[in-house]
Amino acid sequence: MLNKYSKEDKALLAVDCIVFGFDGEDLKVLLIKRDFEPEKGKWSLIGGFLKKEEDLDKAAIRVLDHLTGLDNVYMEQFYVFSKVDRDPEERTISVAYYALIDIDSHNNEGTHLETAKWFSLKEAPELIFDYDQMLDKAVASLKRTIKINPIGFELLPDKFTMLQLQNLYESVLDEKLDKRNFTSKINALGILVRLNEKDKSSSKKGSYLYQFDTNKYNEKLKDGFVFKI
Amino acid sequence: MLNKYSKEDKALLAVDCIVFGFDGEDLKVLLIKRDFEPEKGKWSLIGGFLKKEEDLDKAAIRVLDHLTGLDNVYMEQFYVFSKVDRDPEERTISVAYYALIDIDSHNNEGTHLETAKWFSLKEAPELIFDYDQMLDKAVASLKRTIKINPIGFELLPDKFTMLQLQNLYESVLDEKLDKRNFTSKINALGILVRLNEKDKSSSKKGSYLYQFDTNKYNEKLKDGFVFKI
DNA sequence: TCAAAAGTGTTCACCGTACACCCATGG
DNA sequence: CCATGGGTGTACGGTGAACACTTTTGA
Repeated sequence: MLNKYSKEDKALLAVDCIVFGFDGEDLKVLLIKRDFEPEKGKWSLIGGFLKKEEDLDKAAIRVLDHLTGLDNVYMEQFYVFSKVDRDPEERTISVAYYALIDIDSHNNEGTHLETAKWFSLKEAPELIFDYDQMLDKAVASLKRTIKINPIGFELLPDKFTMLQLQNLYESVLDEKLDKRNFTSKINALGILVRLNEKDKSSSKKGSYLYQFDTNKYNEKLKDGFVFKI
Repeated sequence: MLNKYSKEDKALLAVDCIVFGFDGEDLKVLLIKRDFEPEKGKWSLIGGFLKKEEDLDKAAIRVLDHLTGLDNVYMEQFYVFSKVDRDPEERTISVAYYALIDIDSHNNEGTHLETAKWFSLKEAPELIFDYDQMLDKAVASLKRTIKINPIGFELLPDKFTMLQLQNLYESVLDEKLDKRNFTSKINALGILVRLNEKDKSSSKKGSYLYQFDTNKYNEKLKDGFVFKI
């Protein structure tokens, strides 16, 4: 097809997803053994190519679903990687997304998870292409964002304990936090509801379960509320 | 050329630059009358296509230089726009950058500036494609970033007065700030040097000129310093 | 009854904010 | 000498950080 732009160079567009997960203890990343050339058999991020009839957000969702069976996941674009030779096969520009999921709640899905595996951030293997760099950048981006947006709740089950929430923040930020200060800070935000339900799995006393209250949060946003941890 | 990826769809990649400028008074954006089809003659952002042999950062620099003559400019990628029909002519994915420049210092360059024009943000005309949306998103991104990174200095001449700096922040954030608080906050950062030079252009007493001290700033960064206004 | 985790308050230092007067100078 | 913009300090409330003991209950 000839048109006004016909003399311009075209390129392949990839979407690559850094899938972060949390199991109540550690922050992990989902990697996959690549099953096609080049670099077949090596550890890789979850990636695929943009198709004609979809935008990037849709492509990211499709690719993740296709490679892992994961569905209904929070995803956000965070950077574009475009070094000329980043993919040795052909010029490919990659739009990187990170995804956040609660590992335990998604255990049942993930029918394709034989090829994918969760790695603790510190134990992740070396990745192909510029994926190590992408991973670093995604972690940095997550650290920054989780302090000013309530995206952390995407990494937790619907109901969670204060300790789980604190563990999550400690994992992402990679620092210890004080329990009392953390609790009161979170409570002061006024965007969680404490249920009349306890999780007794980890203590005799049991710990209260909390839920993120989307409505309250949106109400507060309208009044100029700024989420900040 | 056939290769492993040969069945994948390709797309055009555009870079579009939102060029912000400051003249000591107002925050402005540089727009251009488009001189090619489609939409020839209408107001547009500064944009062009990515070439085979360059990465996106280089393309952004080239496009800006080519269309405006502006050189040596701070630029940062901030979002990718990929709606399927965002360019009616052909599927085009646009990586958007914003650029920051001090209008007065660059007055001499800009040999091509007959077709480009500075608009105050509030008086900018309607733009083609999804460029209005891009502009909005760039402004939001700038507001967020200028509070936590010293990018504001890119919009000022090498030497500037405290009042110019304050005007800049007021323009970007679109709110009034208190002179005494602003000055002491800035001074407390310890990343400016006050010169033994005064700018007498706007008063009899004259006001001190300041310079951003990159070395001091980098030193402080190493010690975990966080820029915050 | 005791071990193990949950829940809860106070103090203090620092920071952000509100607020108004004197200074220097050219005309 | 005076009009104009430049420069400066203080008081107060609020927020973030450090810090430890009591409660619950299943085993």
